Amino acid sequence: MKRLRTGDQNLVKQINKSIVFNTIKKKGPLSRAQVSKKTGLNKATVSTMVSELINEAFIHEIGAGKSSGGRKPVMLYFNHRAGYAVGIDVGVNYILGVLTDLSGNVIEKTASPLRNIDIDYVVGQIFSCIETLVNNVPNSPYGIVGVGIGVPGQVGQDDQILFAPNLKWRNIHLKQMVEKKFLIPAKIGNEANAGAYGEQLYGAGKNISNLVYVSIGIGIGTGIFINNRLYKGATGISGEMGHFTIDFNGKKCSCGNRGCWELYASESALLQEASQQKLLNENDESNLDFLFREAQKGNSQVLKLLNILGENIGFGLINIMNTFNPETIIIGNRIARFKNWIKKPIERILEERLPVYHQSNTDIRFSMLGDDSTALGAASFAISSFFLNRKITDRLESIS
Amino acid sequence: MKRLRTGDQNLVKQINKSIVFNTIKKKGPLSRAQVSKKTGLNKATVSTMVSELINEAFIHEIGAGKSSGGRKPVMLYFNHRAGYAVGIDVGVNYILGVLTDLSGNVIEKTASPLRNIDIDYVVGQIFSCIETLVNNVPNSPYGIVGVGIGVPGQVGQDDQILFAPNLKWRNIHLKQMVEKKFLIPAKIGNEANAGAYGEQLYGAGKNISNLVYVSIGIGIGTGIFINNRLYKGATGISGEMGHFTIDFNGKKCSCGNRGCWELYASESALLQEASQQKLLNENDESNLDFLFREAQKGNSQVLKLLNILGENIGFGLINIMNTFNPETIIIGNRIARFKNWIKKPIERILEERLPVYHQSNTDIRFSMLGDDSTALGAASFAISSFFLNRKITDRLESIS
DNA sequence: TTACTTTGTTTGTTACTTAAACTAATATTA
DNA sequence: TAATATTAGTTTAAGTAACAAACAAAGTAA
Repeated sequence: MKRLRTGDQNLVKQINKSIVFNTIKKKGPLSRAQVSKKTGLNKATVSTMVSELINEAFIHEIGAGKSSGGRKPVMLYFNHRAGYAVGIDVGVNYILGVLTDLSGNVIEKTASPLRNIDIDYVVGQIFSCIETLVNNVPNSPYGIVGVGIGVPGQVGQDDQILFAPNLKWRNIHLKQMVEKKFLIPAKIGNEANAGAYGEQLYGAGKNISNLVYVSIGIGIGTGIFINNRLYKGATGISGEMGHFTIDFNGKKCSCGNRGCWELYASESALLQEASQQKLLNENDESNLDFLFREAQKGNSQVLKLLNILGENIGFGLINIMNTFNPETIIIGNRIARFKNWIKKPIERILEERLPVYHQSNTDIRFSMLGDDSTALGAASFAISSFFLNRKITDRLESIS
Repeated sequence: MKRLRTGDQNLVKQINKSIVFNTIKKKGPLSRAQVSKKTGLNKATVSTMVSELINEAFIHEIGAGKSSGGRKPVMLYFNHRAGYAVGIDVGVNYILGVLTDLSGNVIEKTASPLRNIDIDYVVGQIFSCIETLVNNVPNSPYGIVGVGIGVPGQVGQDDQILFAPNLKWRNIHLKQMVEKKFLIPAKIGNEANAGAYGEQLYGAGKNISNLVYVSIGIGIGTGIFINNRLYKGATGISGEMGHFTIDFNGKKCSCGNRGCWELYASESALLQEASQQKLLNENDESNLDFLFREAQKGNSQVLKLLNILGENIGFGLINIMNTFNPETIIIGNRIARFKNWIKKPIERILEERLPVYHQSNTDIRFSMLGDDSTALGAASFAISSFFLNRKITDRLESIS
């Protein structure tokens, strides 16, 4: 049973230290006096916490600020080079790896194709990707604080990969493999959850408490932020909204259900339809690029397909809005490239079919981090976990 | 801007007092020593908190317990008669009111039909319902701690009724009306949210952190519990899962969308189909009772209808499971009476269409509180709010 | 009767925030 | 230029609450 956290002096200090740290991290540079005013904490308390944080290398004094009629303030700022993190996006036919500082700035990036989905081969590629990045890390107090990996599949609460349909993996303990090899803490997460995390921290969903990130690639995955927290469901496998039924008498899906949304609104759906209309060469890996170029040229047959795709995406978004009433929905992954052609039909469907759309204030946005959102999110899993272990987390809920 | 809660001694005390109180409330009767062991708090701390709680009349000493080889323990128990709450379920053609103690035990109950849905008339009926119940409250330290009201519509974050389609109400400030008239704190909530609250506290969802309550009546509403907290969405109108598209080319719904789940799986859907098959007398208010009796008699035409209804409910439940991966789904409101005939088809659809690993972990249950769940949940809104104001809430999240 | 247990209270210590007094360093004004 | 006001940050003393340890109270076991 989970040990209950009781209140004591230590907890108070943890809370206040976290408040000071995250205030400077998010709103810095700030002086001690400004932090005191912003947080409501006493100046003395702020001073104590700041000096500890400086000792721990998380905060830097970056010099004097402007006086406003008295002594000059000493400005404080988050030392985002106190450590670095590795984030890996494992796709079905590629691996994308990033090395970031603690603010999520990309320092180094590697991409390599995957020739097959054999577990040993892919793990080998992941290892060499991590190795490359780790070897390039600048000198810093904490070094590599962790590795985060986003995979296209269901990840259980113990970070075990339960099932990754497109990779044909089941029950893979990738976390342990990485930790054993590199002796660095590892985090494994679902690709869409990682993308949601990335967008919420650094991208189109910055500081939005309730959002749904819809990752449209070969299939459709979703990442759900509720009250500033990623919702993972009872056993860690929520957000399989690509498999919700939008036509209960529709086509059969490989998941066993019928009329799943992703059969109508994914990259696969687009390519399949294009193929049936003899628009594509079989077995060409760059089919999506081809459609993109054709769309840019104004190929009316392709534009028609994209229009239908947009409408089909819209049907699912209505369901998401009715279910979650989120502040923002972010559309990400490869399909986001087609923004210019799918945005209008999506909005048209919402206006036609969701009368409260205008009142609901829900914002439909497209990914800001593009192809990096999963890798960045994965890296930030590792960063968050590092701060959580150092007890200066942002997750201490405000208690009213 | 929301004022940030910083850590101080007072917060520590609040946390620990809440822990002591809620431990006794949920697991009592317990001695001071047992509470100390269960919570990890020092014996001295527990003693201090208990004596304050006794002074405030929330805890009682109920006598000596059994010795286990030493001094006899003094057993402590929640004084659930320290105050009372009123809960009201406003239906489309009825009002149900309950008077409960602080543990949700029903002390008094009133039900009356609604002859029309005119706002003034209904508010008048609500007032006289409250008055009846308030006049019957036993003597107690705190008296009536609050009134909770569940309504079939969307309720905003300030407790304003935004839209109740079946009552044809818009922007009603019922909370203020009640508070002005009775000088008692009032809480307004969506009917399905209240039902979810009731079942999670006292019924089929007791102590389950992640659950979805599906209220199937004239329409379908849902209440979502995530991490022991009711999820209300960004503007308070989440959980409109009745308007989830399960057939995007299907029948038009009054909401503007097409193929909404509630067009196939609600009481209305059942009655409409029965009516088309000439099974019912027009304009008979007790049509649902009639179908229930016919089902009991084994009328095969009715059983066929219920079979289809169950399947249609199943389609929507698949969506809920894919979206939320909850521990439990609870089916409530009037349709729950037909449990014996719809349970099998629901389960059959889930088995057919949902991969095994999902299904094995989510429990499909039926309401345990029956017709009272909304009224009881509404009452507990008021009770929770009372405890929140007294700072002995259960909502202080465990911080890892 | 004696030894041992268990319950619950009292006492002194510790760790934390805070207000207030203080030092430091600047701008304003006469 | 010197006096005054203002702002930044530190030090000091006071207060609060949890805790460990010692204690008192009330039982069982032998």
